[in-house]
Amino acid sequence: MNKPKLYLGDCKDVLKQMPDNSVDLIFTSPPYADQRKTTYGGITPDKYVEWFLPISKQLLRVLKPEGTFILNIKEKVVQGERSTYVLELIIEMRKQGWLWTEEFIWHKKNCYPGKWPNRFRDAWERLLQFNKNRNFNMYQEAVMIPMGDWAQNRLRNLSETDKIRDISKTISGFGKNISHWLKRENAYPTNVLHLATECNNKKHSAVFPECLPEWFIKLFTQEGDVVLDPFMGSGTTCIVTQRMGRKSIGIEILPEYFKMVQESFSPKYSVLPLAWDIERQTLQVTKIK
Amino acid sequence: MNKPKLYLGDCKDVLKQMPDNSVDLIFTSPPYADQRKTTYGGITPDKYVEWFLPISKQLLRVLKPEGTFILNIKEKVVQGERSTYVLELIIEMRKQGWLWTEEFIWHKKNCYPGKWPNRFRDAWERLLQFNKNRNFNMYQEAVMIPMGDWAQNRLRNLSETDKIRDISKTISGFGKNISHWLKRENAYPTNVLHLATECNNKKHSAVFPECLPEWFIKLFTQEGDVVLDPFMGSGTTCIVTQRMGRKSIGIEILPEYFKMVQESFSPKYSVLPLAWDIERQTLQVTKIK
DNA sequence: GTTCCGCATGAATCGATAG
DNA sequence: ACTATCGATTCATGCGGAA
Repeated sequence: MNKPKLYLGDCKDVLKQMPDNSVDLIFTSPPYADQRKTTYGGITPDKYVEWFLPISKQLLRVLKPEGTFILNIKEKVVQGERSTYVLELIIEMRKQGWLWTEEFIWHKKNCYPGKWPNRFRDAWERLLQFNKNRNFNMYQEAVMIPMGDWAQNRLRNLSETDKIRDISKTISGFGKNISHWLKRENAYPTNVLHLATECNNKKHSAVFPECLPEWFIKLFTQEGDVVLDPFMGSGTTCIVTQRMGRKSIGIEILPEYFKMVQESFSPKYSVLPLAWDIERQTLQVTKIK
Repeated sequence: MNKPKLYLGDCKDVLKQMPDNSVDLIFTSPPYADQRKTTYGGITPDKYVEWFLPISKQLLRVLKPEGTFILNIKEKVVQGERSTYVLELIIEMRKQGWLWTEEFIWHKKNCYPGKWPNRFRDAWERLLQFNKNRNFNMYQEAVMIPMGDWAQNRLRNLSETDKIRDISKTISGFGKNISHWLKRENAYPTNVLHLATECNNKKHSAVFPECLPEWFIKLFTQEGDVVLDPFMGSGTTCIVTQRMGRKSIGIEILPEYFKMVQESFSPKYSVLPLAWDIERQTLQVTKIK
């Protein structure tokens, strides 16, 4: 089994050590802009683009021509307004040479609760797709889920869902015929992903669920390809990458996080054998059949 | 019953005839770039911002200080890339004085079918919320939805008689858990809207379903308030507005669309002749002076 | 083994309070 | 005045213990 390459340091510096055109997929969720100036590593919204551009320049260099860069990000509210630094970042990255190919939406089914007089809960994040070339590797069939478990579960619940339709209509005015779109739901994915913030493992709280990098790794890489996460954090991307038989490179600036990820990959902790996952996948395939 | 005010002409010009601070909600879906080429001089993506800014300037003027502007838009793919004109528009509108308060996502559950080698189906559109003021009118209770937990897991087990029985249990001191969820039947929605592209519309295939303007009209206006659609098109916003007891103003540049909307209102509302509108515009110009 | 219930827990946001 | 900190608000989800 491959071992992940883990680097401790500022990714802006570490990336410079990496060769050109060597990475198939970059999947990362950088620290979002923060208002608190005293926080370690906190980047204020007005400095965000300036801070990120040198990094994205290196990412552009190390990415293979057919590779893809997926950037998970969401601007926060500052004084009642959404910050525009993400919009500015997209525009500036294009000037750097990136192609802004697509914007996926991650619909967070269980977003953070709260109530405010002028705002609803924020239930989505951006997954910005950047490429070097118009022709990039994309393995669509890997994520085209056939009508199996998932769809059957939805249909099984249909009658129950239908029962509440009338009540929903009365209360909210949202009462359209739910069965209509449930029946028409097909298995081809769109650019909207519906995931709860936690999917499988509730070991330690990650920024995003494992399903999220898993989906993009399936879509944009094959076995043996190289996946880079320059903001490794708790290592979700690396762990998923390794489990999926891809080669993982992770960079993390905070020693606490770095050591944690390192230990999770050390022999005594790697209780999660690859065979288990393969067996599980096989079982799932059998189920669908 | 109120009559909708329908204007035939370029909204950039027509809007100039309207008084300041007179509209509670602007809800519109302007022609996207590269569409309706013969209209508005054929807007290409690189000219889009330049074209829209004079219009948004007028919209800023006619909107009440506590009003809201909802802009339904989505950038098209041009040569394999998402165009950036929407991003640039947001940034430029802020310079005009607009506050970019929020970005809602319209998740199109039954989006246009198709398959491409390097792209999935586009299943979402932006609903950009702009305001003049940090304090704007918002009637959140009008759009509350049944709580997921309550609707999907609890209610199905209870018939109406069961509910009553359990309530009496509560009163007598037993079923504490029941009273718990009865109090929490409704939840506030998020900034992700799940609507099919067709809801109730029978005849004309509109750009958006009636549910879409309906939701925002409920959220940002009360009965008797004024709703403006400067790009009326087939008139979905106007029709919904009138039905909901709000006052509708619609502007359309294409005579075919204008007449179509006019006719849809004709037996019930006896649409005013164009001459009346022109005369009224003149009067309003005098007023502004 | 199921199913059900209670409970902790979030890439949140606002408004009030304190320095 | 301006900025950092804190409490209140809120709800989908997963986990653990109980029936």
